[in-house]
Amino acid sequence: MDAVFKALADASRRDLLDRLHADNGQTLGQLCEGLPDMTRQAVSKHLAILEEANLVATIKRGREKLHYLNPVPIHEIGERWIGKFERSRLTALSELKKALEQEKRDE
Amino acid sequence: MDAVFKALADASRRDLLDRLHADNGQTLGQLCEGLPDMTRQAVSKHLAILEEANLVATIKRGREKLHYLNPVPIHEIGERWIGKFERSRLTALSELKKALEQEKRDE
DNA sequence: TTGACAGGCAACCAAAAGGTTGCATATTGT
DNA sequence: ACAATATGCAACCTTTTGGTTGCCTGTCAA
Repeated sequence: MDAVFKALADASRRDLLDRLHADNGQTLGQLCEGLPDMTRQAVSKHLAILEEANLVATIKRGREKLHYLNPVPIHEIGERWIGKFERSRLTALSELKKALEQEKRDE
Repeated sequence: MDAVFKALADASRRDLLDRLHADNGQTLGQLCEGLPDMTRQAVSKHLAILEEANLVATIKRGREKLHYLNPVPIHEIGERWIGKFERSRLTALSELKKALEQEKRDE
């Protein structure tokens, strides 16, 4: 879970996921074309991190490696982490508002 | 948005959010008690990062500073980022399965 | 008013992250 | 077979990150 959050912390990696979301099963070379300001090795490292976090699954087809998005860990973030805060979204806001008003009153 | 993902990348910071979720409006000192393996300044830095990312709002009350969880940015992650991948969760999995089977056939 | 308490600021440090270059390996098409 | 293609590996460098220590500021309470 920590690996997933860490993997999502980088904008380039989120971009790679977006790119795979738009067109799944791309090779390293194809993905590099979308990120012209980075060397192939840098992209490769990012993909390795995404793979490590289980956000990307790969298949070797001959000399190329196809990258597939695995949305399950992201889904789990939504389930286990966001849901919990979601539930208290409005509650927390109204509490915050109440606390702020309390502050005003105390001045 | 990038700041939110970066802020969520650290386990200690996620822990702080959990702690505020359990008991909102805590002071720096109170939050430090829950993280005995870290100095007050380290915790303070983490809280500053969370505040920068708008995940925590603070109110100064006398000499102490109360920290309130702001779940809105997390909710936005769910809306703008997870929703998109959520929609394709099963689809992507079945496509991955299909691709894997295709690989088998090509061997 | 003077300690004690809550927190802020700045310099510094080690480790991790992001990136590069250079070379090696495996596969494919001719 | 061989040149081109697709990727992997490793060393290295710079910046960011997470953390520390030391000191300063503001506030409360006796």
